[in-house]
Amino acid sequence: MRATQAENSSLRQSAGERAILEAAAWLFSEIGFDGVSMRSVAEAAGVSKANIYHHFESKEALYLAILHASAAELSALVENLEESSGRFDANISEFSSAHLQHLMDNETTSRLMLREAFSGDEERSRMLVERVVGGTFERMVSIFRAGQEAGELRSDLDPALCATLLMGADVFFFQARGALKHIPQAGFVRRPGRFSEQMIDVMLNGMLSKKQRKGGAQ
Amino acid sequence: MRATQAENSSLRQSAGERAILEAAAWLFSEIGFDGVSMRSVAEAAGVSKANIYHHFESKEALYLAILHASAAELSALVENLEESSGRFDANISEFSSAHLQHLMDNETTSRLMLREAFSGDEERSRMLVERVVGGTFERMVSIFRAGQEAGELRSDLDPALCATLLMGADVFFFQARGALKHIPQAGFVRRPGRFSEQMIDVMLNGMLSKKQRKGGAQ
DNA sequence: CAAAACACTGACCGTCCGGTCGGTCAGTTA
DNA sequence: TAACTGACCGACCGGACGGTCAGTGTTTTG
Repeated sequence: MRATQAENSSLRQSAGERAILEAAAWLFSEIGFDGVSMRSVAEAAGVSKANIYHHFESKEALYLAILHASAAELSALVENLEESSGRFDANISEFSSAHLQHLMDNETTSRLMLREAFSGDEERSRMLVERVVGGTFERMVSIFRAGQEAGELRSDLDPALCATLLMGADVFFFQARGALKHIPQAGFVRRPGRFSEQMIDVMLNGMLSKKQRKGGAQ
Repeated sequence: MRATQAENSSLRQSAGERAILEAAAWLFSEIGFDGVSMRSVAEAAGVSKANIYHHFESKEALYLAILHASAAELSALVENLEESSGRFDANISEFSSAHLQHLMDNETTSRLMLREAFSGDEERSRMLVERVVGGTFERMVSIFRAGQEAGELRSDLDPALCATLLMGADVFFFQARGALKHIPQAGFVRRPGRFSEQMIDVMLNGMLSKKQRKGGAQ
């Protein structure tokens, strides 16, 4: 009588459950955990409130189910970004632009994860980092470290710091673009590709060791 | 009988009102608008709930009062950062490290403003940007533009994009440091000064025109 | 020194919240 | 056909929410 299994994401789920998950994911990412009521989820999903409790034990459980699904989705998408065989700077460049593209293409998921990582409590952010972001970050760092050993990356820089700068720039652009578009001079917000291009140019130009620099114009 | 004036921040305010503002600022920055109840504010401030409504028309008005106070505080602090007369790169460097320092020193205010700017609705983020961040950002951009005209900044870069990168790196570090400290390799989170230093090094190294570069080690 | 103005409170209101309960109904299984 | 199961619903619960109000002291002021 009570919902027991749940979160068996791959197992068949009823149309109602799918509708609930979809509606809730959107609402949570848009308004946040506190701001979303189970009534609003039910209404948006076109089901009764009681039906949600048939599928999920609590509001918390529903949120967690969505979080786990999002995390799995995210890390699956990131899986494809490594194992590039090109030059160091080309790898970095490719990763970074794909990373931003991914953020933009999966707005709901990304927003949810960022909300959780930045404003959640200690335990949740730790779990999130260890389960999802951590792997990506470590791969990124090892790419940087390899580049450093090959003499392409400046030896005086912290590889983890470099990775943070690169991924952070994407993340900041993603979450700040709504606010930035109210600033007249910041016309670049409407062209993420152009931002990504110039950002990577600046970063690589600043990070690569002297002999490796292609050096932007001028 | 009804609260009317309010938000006359400089005029004398009762001990109760001050306690309310202080408690509410902390709670809002920590838990967010939805998560904070007027009862919790009253309890934290050591006053009755009704007393809050004596000083502020509504929860919304209380939030706005804190937001305005924070905004004023922020822009006052930023006011001192401009008008430097040194070299272009020294100005940028000084501004950026002071900016991060300011974020860290005013955690409550900063968190509140970021929350508002990033996850608030259209209208609020616009108001915030126009009233507070906009000015700082424009000053930053004009510094960059001047540097560009003087031939110190690469001419192929968008000045506003450069400003975004620099300020964004600080902001990202500020809000991500809680999550980053769960990543073993990211030991730099515990030394903001070191982060700031290397970040500015990379940025300037990537942004300055060739002849201007001092070039980090190696 | 009275009166107006202000700071403040406890009790209360209607509403919405997360969650529960008894029950219906369509679809399997035996 | 009878027993059972899972999807689903309307009505309801206690409690917390934002907000109100009549009233009590305290301070300022004409």
